[in-house]
Amino acid sequence: MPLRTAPSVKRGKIPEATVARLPIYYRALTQLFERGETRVSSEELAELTGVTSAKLRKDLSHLGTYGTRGVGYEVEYLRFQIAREMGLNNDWSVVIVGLGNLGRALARYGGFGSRGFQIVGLFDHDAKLIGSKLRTGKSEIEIMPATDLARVVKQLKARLGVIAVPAEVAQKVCDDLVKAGVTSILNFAPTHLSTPDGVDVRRVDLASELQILAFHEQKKNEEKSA
Amino acid sequence: MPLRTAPSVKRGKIPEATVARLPIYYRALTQLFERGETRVSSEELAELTGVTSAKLRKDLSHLGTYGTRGVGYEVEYLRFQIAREMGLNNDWSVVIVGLGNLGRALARYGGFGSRGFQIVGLFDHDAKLIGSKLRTGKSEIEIMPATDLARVVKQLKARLGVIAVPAEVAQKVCDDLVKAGVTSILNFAPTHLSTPDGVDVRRVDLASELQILAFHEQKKNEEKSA
DNA sequence: GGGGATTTGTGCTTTTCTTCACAAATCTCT
DNA sequence: AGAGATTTGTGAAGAAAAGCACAAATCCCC
Repeated sequence: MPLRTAPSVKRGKIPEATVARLPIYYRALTQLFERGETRVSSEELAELTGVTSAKLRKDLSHLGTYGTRGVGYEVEYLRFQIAREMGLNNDWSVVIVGLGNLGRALARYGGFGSRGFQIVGLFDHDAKLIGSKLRTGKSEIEIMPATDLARVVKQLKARLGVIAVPAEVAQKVCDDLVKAGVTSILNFAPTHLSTPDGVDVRRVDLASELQILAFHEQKKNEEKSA
Repeated sequence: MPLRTAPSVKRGKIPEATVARLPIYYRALTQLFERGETRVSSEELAELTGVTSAKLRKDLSHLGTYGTRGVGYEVEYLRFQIAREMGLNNDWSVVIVGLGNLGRALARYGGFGSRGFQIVGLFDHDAKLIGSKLRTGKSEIEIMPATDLARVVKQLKARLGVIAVPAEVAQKVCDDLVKAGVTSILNFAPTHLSTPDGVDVRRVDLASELQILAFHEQKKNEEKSA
């Protein structure tokens, strides 16, 4: 019976590129766990997530030394450590503003949070939508008027907001969210949001993604005809 | 009357980081253009898009020298050059596979293509959806059975595919798309897709984005209590 | 218990991206 | 036409990320 040496938890700053990959590793580990796997090597996990094994190992080394040389990583243990590092053991309250096509899809997208994230508020300013209910994961939530946003968000103490409104009103909504105490924003509106220090914004831009693909696609064609 | 010296078109490889920002500049320029602005400085455009002016200038310098020292950039001209560089003057046919909540939202999201992108095919394997029509931008398209995917995509010569199916079947759909001739894929399924060389995949992962925000949110709290 | 096979963790190198800071080009005003 | 004010374009420096390659740790089998 080998004595497991206490794994050292690194306390340095984790590189942003690594942070962006942790959710991917987490998901793959979850899958392995559900499949009953108990161990995985960096090579296998890398294959599964589409990175190189060296990069994977370096990423994980920023969290601590959770592997065993000559053996690999324990799936459940590593998964837990990543979850802890990412704050997935906490419960996060999320509000969504804007319930057009995209907003509704997001609200209903059960796997949104996998776990840890709970949608606690839905806002729109369209009178036709206000009052209607949406099933989000377990519970049903009523769409509230955008004018109640400040009050309700403050009361619910939500810190995460999702913006799914047209670009023209996104900055206004953003300002309202920030004023109400939201400090992390996921922005689906195709526009840049300016926020005070301490507020993070991540943008998901569907049209941009397609345009980037088109750019590379064009390059492929040029090569071919060259 | 100043003689405009013929602007040099650079023909080096454009850094990936720059490519990812071009759509953002493009959108801001479009906005300026519609607002009637004819000129913009790197400082203004940077402010509008949330980058630094030096980065913006260096990005643009990879395309060619389209600005005028002491003056700035001509909005319409620069916008056109970016569009050309990104292949937005071409017409791109796009197919969407999977018309659940998210897929439908994407199909209906008019601004998906701004311009240049046209959705030409919708596929699902759910019998309840097949045959129903969706309004996508200008036209209405009928949802076709996934079994027709290969045949139809080949016929339409679509090179861009959007995957909005559950993770479990995403790889299968991806393989089908590739077999049918698609060489660029936008993947909304929370899983890694492996593809042969020459096929680009970009992943948009809603849950990951939230998790990344949560990570930083947690760090903010740790700081506060430290 | 020792030799050979694995597989991690990491120092070092290379590449990519960002930031700085300033010369070169242009405009305006007199 | 020249002086002063802008603003671009870009070398050079700095920072971040990726890739390499191997020593260190562990396991397995005889």
